Amino acid sequence: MATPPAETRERLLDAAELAFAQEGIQQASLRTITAAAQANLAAVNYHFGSKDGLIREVLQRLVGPINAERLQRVSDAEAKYADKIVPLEELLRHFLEPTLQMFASGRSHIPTLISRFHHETSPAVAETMAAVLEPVVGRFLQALMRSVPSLTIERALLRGQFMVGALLETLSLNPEVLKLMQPAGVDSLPRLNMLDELVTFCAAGFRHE
Amino acid sequence: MATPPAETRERLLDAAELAFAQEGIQQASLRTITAAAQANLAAVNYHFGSKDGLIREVLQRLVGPINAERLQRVSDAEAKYADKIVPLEELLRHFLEPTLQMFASGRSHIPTLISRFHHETSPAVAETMAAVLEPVVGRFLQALMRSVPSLTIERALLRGQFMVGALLETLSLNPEVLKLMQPAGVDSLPRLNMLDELVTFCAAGFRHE
DNA sequence: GACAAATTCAAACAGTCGTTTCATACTATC
DNA sequence: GATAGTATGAAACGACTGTTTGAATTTGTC
Repeated sequence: MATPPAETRERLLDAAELAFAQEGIQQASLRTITAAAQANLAAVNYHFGSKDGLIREVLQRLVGPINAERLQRVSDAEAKYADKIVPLEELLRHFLEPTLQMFASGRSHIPTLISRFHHETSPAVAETMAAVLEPVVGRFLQALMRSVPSLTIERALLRGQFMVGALLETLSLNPEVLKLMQPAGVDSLPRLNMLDELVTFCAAGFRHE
Repeated sequence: MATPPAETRERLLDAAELAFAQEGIQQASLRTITAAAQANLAAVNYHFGSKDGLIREVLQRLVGPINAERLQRVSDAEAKYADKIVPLEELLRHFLEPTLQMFASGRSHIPTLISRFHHETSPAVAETMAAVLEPVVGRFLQALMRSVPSLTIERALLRGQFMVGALLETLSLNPEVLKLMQPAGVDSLPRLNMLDELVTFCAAGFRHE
């Protein structure tokens, strides 16, 4: 009774999350994962059907809540500003912060894993990723063009890609570089700085011309 | 006599370049590569010692000339402006263009491969990459702080990372997104647009505050 | 406690991987 | 033309991969 059947599933997801981040999604073996989860090798195929099934589940469990929060924040902001426009900086913050919060989540491997998922080209990941991101991209694009009326749709799309690239590069940043950003000693502050830096950099880029 | 011993080496490098881009650096197998190069399976170990040796050689052959051109361009620009400062936009262009030129190189897989090398975390790639990039980063950082005097070293480093991220995201851009950027029909023009877009976006970000 | 469903387990399957071996072919130099 | 050095060839090695099997065990229900 202490361990309902769902527990093995979640131990597997946790172990896979860590192994994917440390070794790479394709490189991490089921034997490594199941050993870390203290589960049997066959458990992955039993619970998720295949390794791809496990990958998809890890991906959705990770980015699902992040994107849900993004959508919620945009809706709240648009409601708050009624029929006035949402300031660009605030809009960007609602897109970037849910991801950057992962730095302070206590699970320090998460930012790396998010970056890995974004750059993974295998069909299992790419298709799931596209499906999960599609509504968020659409929502933010139209909000963006309201916040910066001079923006054409092509430019909004392209600069959105630039912003995502800058964000992902931040997620996979070398810890040494990260150390540069904090007064030393504190460990949760630099992320806020990172968010501000990213917002001002991108906002300036979005507004140009 | 028609085929000196160096030819197999280069066929292997070419085949590896393509396979690494298409399938991933770790995922591409030596059997796939040697078959495409019409060489024997053992040829890789004979010419490069190991798969890691092949990877390192492909990496250096690819990014070596790019970074050499970057350094040359900065030197030329600084000579041209004598003791005056190099305009920020021009400086960024000297950093970005050598990479973006790969879109027009006729080898359409190269941008993807550059992106893969940047995000690869295996020691063989990460160490070689760091060694190759180090002089370029140092050179551009100090030039950057001359072009934008208000910039602190931490900000210059961080915003440099943002720019690299935006560049890499552009390199791995979905062809569908790329199609949005051109009037249709032409195939070499959109890259120039991409360069201009990237330069203005980043220049605005670098200058802010 | 008996029954049925869900879960775990050890073991093996078939396949792929990078690497090595050693024999064969080529290519220069004398 | 024999010889040394370079390159290619077919084949096998051992180690790993994801997946499957079928029996053993645990779990929830009556």
